[in-house]
Amino acid sequence: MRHRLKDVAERAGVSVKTVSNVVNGYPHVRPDTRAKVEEAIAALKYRPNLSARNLRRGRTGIIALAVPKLGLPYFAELARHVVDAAAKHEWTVLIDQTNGSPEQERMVALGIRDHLIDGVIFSPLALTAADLATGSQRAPMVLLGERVHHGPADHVAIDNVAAARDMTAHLIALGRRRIAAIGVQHTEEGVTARLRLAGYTAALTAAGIPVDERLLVPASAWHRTEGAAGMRALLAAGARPDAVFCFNDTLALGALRALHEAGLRVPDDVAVAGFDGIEDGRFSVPTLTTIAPDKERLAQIAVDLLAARLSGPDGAPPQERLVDYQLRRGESA
Amino acid sequence: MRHRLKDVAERAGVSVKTVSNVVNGYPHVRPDTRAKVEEAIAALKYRPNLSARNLRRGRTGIIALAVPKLGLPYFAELARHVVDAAAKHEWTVLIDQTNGSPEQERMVALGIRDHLIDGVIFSPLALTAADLATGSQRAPMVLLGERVHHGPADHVAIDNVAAARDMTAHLIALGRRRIAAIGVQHTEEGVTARLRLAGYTAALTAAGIPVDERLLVPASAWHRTEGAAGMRALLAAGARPDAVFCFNDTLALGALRALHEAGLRVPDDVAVAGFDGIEDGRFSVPTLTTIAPDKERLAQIAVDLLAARLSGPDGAPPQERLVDYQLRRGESA
DNA sequence: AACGTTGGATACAACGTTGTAAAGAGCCGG
DNA sequence: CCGGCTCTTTACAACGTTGTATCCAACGTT
Repeated sequence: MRHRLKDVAERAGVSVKTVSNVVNGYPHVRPDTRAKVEEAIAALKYRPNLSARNLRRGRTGIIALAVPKLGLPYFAELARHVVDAAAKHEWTVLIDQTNGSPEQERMVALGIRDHLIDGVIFSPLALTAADLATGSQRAPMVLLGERVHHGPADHVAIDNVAAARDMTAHLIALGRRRIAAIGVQHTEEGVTARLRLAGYTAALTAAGIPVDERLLVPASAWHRTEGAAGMRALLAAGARPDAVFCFNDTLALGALRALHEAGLRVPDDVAVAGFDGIEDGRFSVPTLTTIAPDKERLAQIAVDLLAARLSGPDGAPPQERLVDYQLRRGESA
Repeated sequence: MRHRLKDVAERAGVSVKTVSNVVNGYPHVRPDTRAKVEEAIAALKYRPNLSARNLRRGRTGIIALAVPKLGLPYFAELARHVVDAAAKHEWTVLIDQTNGSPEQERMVALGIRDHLIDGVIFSPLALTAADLATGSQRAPMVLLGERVHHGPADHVAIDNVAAARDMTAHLIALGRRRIAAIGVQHTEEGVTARLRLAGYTAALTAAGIPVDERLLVPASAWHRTEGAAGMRALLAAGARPDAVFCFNDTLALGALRALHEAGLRVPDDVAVAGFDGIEDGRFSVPTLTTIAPDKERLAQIAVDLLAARLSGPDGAPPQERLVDYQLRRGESA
């Protein structure tokens, strides 16, 4: 049987509240009383009932992290950092997989698991600003990734346009001219893709290289399979790229695979660049050249913003923060 | 402001309990009453306070999944399956990273976050049977992975010895004779490593091949770096293996990397085999030959066992379940 | 017409905790 | 030795929900 404050109180011969005071570190407790209570707590192996505490306090100490898929290395790494950052605030992180489905994302935005979580850190794929606006009385939310225009929530991201521009410029500096892009999305939801495409285009234009439509390869889910398929399509169409900028590392790993199958050497025949800086890219053959955001700092800032919302006043205007990134050179470009 | 049952009740002109009945799908509610209540719920955007509900019901609807590291693809994939399986029971999964540290694992075993979770699915790395025995009044627990001898908890795993034997036999069938093993652990905690080594040894012995100590490479954390380092060590020592059985896929990916750097061809010069069946292995160059456990079923069974513990009587004897695996052939062996 | 039975709704108490207000104990200064 | 302090402890009432017991009305049966 589980013990309650009451059981501890009876054993120690004090009131329930005194035990509660000891548990919560209230200073004005006589040393001998405290000792008695602590002895009783230890003897009964008392652990507070968090449901009751949460109800009483109105806070749960749980924050949610909503990501599309944990199996994607980028999000797995991000999750790890968020958990670590949250631990500093003594928060527990509940991880939600949305699978990138608009329906599930909307549920997160509207505050699924209401009252169970104090706040949400949300990395949306398909969510639009309209979706966000509807959830009026939800828990505080911090968005990761691209800015959802005029969204009512705090927001942390890297400068996608600048990063994509940097990477494309790097490929140009290597002497490449027929630079393909894999991961293009023309849907309204593909904000990330649009930003990275914008950076890509900007770099080409700045170098006086025309954008060749045939070098733009769409991909919806940014999985390895799509990276491989996109690469094969490029080769089959005779587009003859001398470099490929993949909009994330997973696509790039797939592209590497397809190039290998086609008997092309990387980077000699085709240079490959990725985006996200996932661990896998350090061990692929060849290792990936990629944009590595400072994920640890990203997580840290997101958690801190949430903390500020939780302790601060209600009406504070949404904040926007940029996090540094690094162009990490591997062997692939 | 957030609304409570009371607010809904007042608006609908019924008692609090009636609203509660509607919310919980209690059948004996007149249709018109139900309609009134539902209108009020919608109008006020009422959401039940889960802390209060949990307190009252004595259950939280949250189960924990404790894994060493989410960044490791095997555990990320596992987590995804557990979340899906838990959703069928309308459970929320809280994921705990232990980082494989004995201290953190012990906390999980003892029931950290007591009263917040209804049960734990636990994939321990370093935990011993003694650690498990101490947590007497903790929430029900299901262990994933190797059997902790005489542990008092349910347990789901694949037959590691058989799987390792199969894989080694496969390498032998390919004509390999100098088969190295990367991932050997001699510590008390390395149960998994011991089982896989046992399978490896058994297959060699069955084929009349002596076990060569110099082909056994230790690795403690089974990361890519260790796989690469282990492979390099083998080559540097002049051990001249014609195949490597890595005790997990991550090690294998590292080994592939090291072989590539050494200018050796896979599988022509050295065949490489892994263990775990992670997604990455399908896209590496070359693709990995690996032991792929049925993770979905593993997760399903673990969740079901937990469900049985939660609804069943207290003293049921610990169950043990084996899950199928598949030797998935890639290009590497 | 009296009866038990069922459907539908309600009041009340309880889950275990903590904030509030207040009471008792001890002390100091006047 | 009284009044006003501080320190320590306490009783009580919440937090929002749901289980139990109960009540009333409508119904069918005898």
